[in-house]
Amino acid sequence: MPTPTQTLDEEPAAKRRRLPPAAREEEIVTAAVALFSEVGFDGSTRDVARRAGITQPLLYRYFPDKDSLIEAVYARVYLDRWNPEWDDALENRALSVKDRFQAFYEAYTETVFDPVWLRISGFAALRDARIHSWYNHVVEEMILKRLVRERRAELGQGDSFPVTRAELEAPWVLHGGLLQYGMRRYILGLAVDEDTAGVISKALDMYLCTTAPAALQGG
Amino acid sequence: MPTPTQTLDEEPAAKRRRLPPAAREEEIVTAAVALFSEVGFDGSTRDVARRAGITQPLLYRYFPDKDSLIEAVYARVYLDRWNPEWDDALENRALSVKDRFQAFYEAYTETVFDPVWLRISGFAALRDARIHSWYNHVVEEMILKRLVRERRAELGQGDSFPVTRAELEAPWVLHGGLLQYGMRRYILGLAVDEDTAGVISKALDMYLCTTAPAALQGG
DNA sequence: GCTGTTATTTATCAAACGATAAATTGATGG
DNA sequence: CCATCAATTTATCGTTTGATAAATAACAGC
Repeated sequence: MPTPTQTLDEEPAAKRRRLPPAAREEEIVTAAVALFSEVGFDGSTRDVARRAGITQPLLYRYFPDKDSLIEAVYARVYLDRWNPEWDDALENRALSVKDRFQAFYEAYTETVFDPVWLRISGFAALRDARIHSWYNHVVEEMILKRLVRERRAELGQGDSFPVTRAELEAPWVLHGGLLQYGMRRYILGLAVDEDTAGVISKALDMYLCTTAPAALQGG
Repeated sequence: MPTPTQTLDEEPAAKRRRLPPAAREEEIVTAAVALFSEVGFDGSTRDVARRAGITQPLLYRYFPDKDSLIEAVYARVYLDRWNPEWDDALENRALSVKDRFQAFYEAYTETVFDPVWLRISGFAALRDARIHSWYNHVVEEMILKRLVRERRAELGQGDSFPVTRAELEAPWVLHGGLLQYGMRRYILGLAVDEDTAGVISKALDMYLCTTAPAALQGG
């Protein structure tokens, strides 16, 4: 059918609605997260505003410049993703290391295997090494060092002396490999084994196997 | 000291030099690779031209638009990085799977652990899933399926029946983990175990250990 | 219902962007 | 030395960008 009234794809100027500053700010950040996760941090402030249903200059009442908005996006994406319940579960020695970290990684990947999080993290790592370095530090302290220590304890090797860089590389390979599994699946949309729990289990087994005392390593 | 002659940080209009089109095109792509690896594919054509030592409109004599330039950057970065000698070495059954893939990954990482390659690949994956999917397919066919098959052969399990998706996940975790080791080291500049060969060795051991027949898996 | 506060919009700027047209200059062959 | 061709530059266009100033309108308290 022929276009009747020349809509011009502009919304009908949606009645102006007044919000408390805190709520408006949240809406803006939400819009920015969505846009930047799609096109990267070069997405325009006008597109952010359009998604938030406001005009572009209003954005500058809440953030002095674009960089502050990006900083707010970092905060939204990176902070408060850690569930405090995980801390106890990871160190509950009533369960095996395998069972504990299996449960943890199933929960953790459910949080982190999200196209928005994965893409924003990717863009952030390339744009601003500082923020991603900080995140990697958190991963090391909260997950990987614990894995090494708990495994030591399980093998009766004592868990008090400090974890070395070399000891962290195996856990890092697994953690990084799992993250890339998420990217292959949720960013690239590739055909992968869809059994996430199974992939986690295999990854953990690989680590536990080579740390086992007298394993026939290297076959 | 006071600035004497107001340099204005513009180069002194560097005498115009005429190049055969093929050579000029190469210089432009080289400049584009360098710029885009730093700031992403939103880097401006003016900055590309500046790095290539030419004016911006000249760029449009060699590439009809910016997208074609980006396509040329993809080609430069992704193609011709595979060394044909690797093919034979990977399937030389006179050596153990461990030795073969250890040697291969040491050579492969030397090619791929390059800030320019790592960053361009990162930007490309986020910008254009299509190109990165293609690259992942190459990795699967040229490296990971071979690893699975050669390991099967080494264990006397036969190597002719097709490799399943599930079988590929463990190699993928290791491969992805190694790539992320490169990113932590060369993009983020983090403190890592600098013994690349050692990290590769550990990663391979983890795979070989869990594929070993009666290993005491899971400790 | 009036008034004051402020959240929001309209109008606008200067700079940077991708891209095009026309003028210029270096090289080559006669 | 001159003419031709094409590689390169100058000049420029229309759009989009981040950001600012001034005008408008929604809501709260009286």
